[in-house]
Amino acid sequence: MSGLSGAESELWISLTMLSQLFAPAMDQRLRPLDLTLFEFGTLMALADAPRRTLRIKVMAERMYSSLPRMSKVVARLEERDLVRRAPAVDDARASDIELTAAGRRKLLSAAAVQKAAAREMVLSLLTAEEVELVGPLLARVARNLDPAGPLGAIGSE
Amino acid sequence: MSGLSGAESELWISLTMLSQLFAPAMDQRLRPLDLTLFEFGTLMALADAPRRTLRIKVMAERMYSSLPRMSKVVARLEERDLVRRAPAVDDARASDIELTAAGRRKLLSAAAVQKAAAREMVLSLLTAEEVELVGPLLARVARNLDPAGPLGAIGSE
DNA sequence: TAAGATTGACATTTCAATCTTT
DNA sequence: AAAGATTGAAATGTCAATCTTA
Repeated sequence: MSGLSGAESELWISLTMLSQLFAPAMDQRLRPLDLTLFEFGTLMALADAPRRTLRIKVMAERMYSSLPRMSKVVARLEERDLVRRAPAVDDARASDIELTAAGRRKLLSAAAVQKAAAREMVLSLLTAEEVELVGPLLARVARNLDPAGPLGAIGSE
Repeated sequence: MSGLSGAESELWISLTMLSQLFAPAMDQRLRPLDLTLFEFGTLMALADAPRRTLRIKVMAERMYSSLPRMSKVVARLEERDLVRRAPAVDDARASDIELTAAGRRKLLSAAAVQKAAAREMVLSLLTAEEVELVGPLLARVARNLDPAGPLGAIGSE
């Protein structure tokens, strides 16, 4: 690439490849569960929430997704009884999304798939030292790409 | 996450974030050029090819894409005169896709955008040493996810 | 008028045919 | 029959309204 050193372009190209390959690879592994990586992440966000309940807007932020997209994903998940919609008590405009029991069961299976995938796709390729090294560096890059990360952490505007 | 160490889950989560954030971030930067990251990669693949010409199937492999997807992307690029289709000389089933002069000009602008993006999104966050460190490690992971990588490199079957 | 959320129109991706040539 | 490529139907994502409540 023009103007980038060998290691620089190697890093950039790897990130580009990862951006194309990672999600499809996970989608494929989750396919037997009839779940996409995005849906899985959505269910996880709910599971981590206080009463396993979250506002759509918050879910969208956690998943770096648009509101319309999250709204439609939630609609599909609700049809499959993995989540449940309920009108919010304090704000009649908002609805609270809650993870159902079926959703929790689905999440359990998916978490097992994810754990195996993490080993096979990534962790088995690196030594413990390399993981310690690359983890924080990649986290720094990811935070920088997070719309709420580098600016949102500061707060204003 | 269950069963992963701190650095392990940090790495995994970062990869998940990257898989959601990287392409959209690049798409946004390329938007003034009316080009997606995928289209940009497609044009680059052609530019790197011997006579700036490639078979659709090869283009699909280079971009880790399905054949139907690449076929439709090429159709759109052709409408915009960025590439040109020509029947292959040796095989009447295949058509050769060639980068046009307009495509080369577009690619030049896009390359400048990419270079700036690489700095701002990634490289400016890391020291030269860190880049030397993380580049090869990430390349290893990316190759492992490449359908043609870990198996294709061996060759047979 | 703003905010939370949904809906509709349109573009893109995927998967399963389909068509032509080998 | 198999390979290169395209096409059509169905699913999903995006963007611009729209609707209701604050």
